[in-house]
Amino acid sequence: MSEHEQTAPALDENQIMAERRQKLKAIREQGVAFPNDFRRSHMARQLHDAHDDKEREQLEGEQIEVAVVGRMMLKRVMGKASFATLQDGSGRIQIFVSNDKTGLEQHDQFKHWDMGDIVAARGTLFKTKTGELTVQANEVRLLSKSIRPLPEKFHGLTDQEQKYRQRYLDLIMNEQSRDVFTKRSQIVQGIRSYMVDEGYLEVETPMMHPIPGGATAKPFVTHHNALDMPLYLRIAPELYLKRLVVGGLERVFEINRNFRNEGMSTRHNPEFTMMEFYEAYSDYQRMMEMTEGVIQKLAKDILGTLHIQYQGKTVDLSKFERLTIVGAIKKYNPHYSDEQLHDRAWLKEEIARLGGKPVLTDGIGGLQLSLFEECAESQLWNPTFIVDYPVEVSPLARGSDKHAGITERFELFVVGRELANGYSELNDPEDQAARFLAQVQQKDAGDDEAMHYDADYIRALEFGLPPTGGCGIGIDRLVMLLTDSPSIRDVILFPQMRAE
RNA sequence: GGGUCGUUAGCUCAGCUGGUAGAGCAGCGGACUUUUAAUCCGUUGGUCGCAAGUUCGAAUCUUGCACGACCCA
Repeated sequence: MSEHEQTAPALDENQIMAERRQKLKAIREQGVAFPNDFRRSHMARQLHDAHDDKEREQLEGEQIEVAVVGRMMLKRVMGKASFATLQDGSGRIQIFVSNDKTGLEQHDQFKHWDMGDIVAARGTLFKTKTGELTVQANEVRLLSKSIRPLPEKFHGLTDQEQKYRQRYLDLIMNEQSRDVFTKRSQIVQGIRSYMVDEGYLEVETPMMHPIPGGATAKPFVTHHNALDMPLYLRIAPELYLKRLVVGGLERVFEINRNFRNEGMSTRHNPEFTMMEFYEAYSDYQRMMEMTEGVIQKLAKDILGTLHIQYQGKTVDLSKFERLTIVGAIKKYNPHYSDEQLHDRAWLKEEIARLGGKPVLTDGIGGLQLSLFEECAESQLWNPTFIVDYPVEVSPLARGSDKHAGITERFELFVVGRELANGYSELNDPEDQAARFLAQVQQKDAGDDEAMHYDADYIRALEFGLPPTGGCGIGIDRLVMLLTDSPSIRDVILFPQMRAE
């Protein structure tokens, strides 16, 4: 506990809770209220998989003894016998409790147990008249008394805020929610195995940075007492991962949290998960191939198809289109002429007309990018790599050998959202130093998202960074895409919320 | 930051042109030995988000605030 002692929470007791506390008190007086000596023999899913297709008579002949546990989600008491539905980590199984088998006393106790209680049952499998696999209990036990009532059994938990704030309730009540987070785990596992198969090494770099870097974003600041210095929660791991490539770890990746002190929306959470990966002796073309490859592998392995559904529309992951910024603008806005798209004054006017942010950079490429964001980005539904990013918004990317002012950089867009960002890395230490200085000038001019000058990173580059390709993939947004979730909060177990 | 909608019992929701609070589920008591959101009878439970205003009287009308959802920036 901190030195600021937490005040006792306001008592939000109600009649139901008072009654349940009374029941718990009675249980305590009878013995161990929260026993931990019951061991299950099977999960619900195992039993269904093994016995659902058996006939009643067959099951009766086999006399299969099982021990099951779970949270009581439904209860139907009929005098001398009762049914209840237990939910465990794999699914649900029905139990049948009767005076005949458990005796009058246990059944009477059972009748007073509540929805949400954690219950154990030991008995024989049978099938009811309607063919539902059920455990006929010889013994039932209460393992954990639930004090707070669960949401209403039919409608469940529908309040979005409560789903986010009390995720455990969402997980108890909503199978779809359990499914999303199961898939999230599978996605992360799938990415790991893909990267390892490609010869990448998983690493962990600092979450607390003395100089925030690797992206243009506002950081969270904290303070280290012993060192008496400010530290920044990282906005990106990029500069550390490239230090590792300097060190000879030629293929590295990291899946971890980034923190950005910015607004929140259905696409932004202050902390979010990114995978970044770097490969020496490769370039942005290879990074696009890797990005395409890993996303396709995940869709095939986890969803079984490359034609997935997102918010009622199909997304075709079988081919990833490639367009330049200008090419994308013209594809969705054929009425713009080449002259207009290379006219600074016209571009500024058009961006303002479309309601874009005031443009900070004055370069033609930066203006084109702003126009792209206003008039094309949201229309990129099927996966599209946008290439040819201007150097002034890409301070860490290698310049193109062919076109001045353009970098070897791409961003991937799917369902109108940015999903990945990669480039051939800038490995010229003098060029990088100059770019940092330009960023510092922008920062001095009032752009608080501009980068700092990172002298240690320049020192690392001066030892020689091999030609390298690098890429970051937003894991939360990828999970949104693959689980058909409309909000980033639906794929983060505990999304950031205003204090209650 | 702007707009729209919302906040009523533990949960899901009604509540009209202002007249002092309702249902279903959950709970409690009773009936019921194959139920499936079990059913049937009875019953407890409310600072109507918070504050101010209008009014004889506000869940209802007005204003402000808080929180949330969605859309926009």
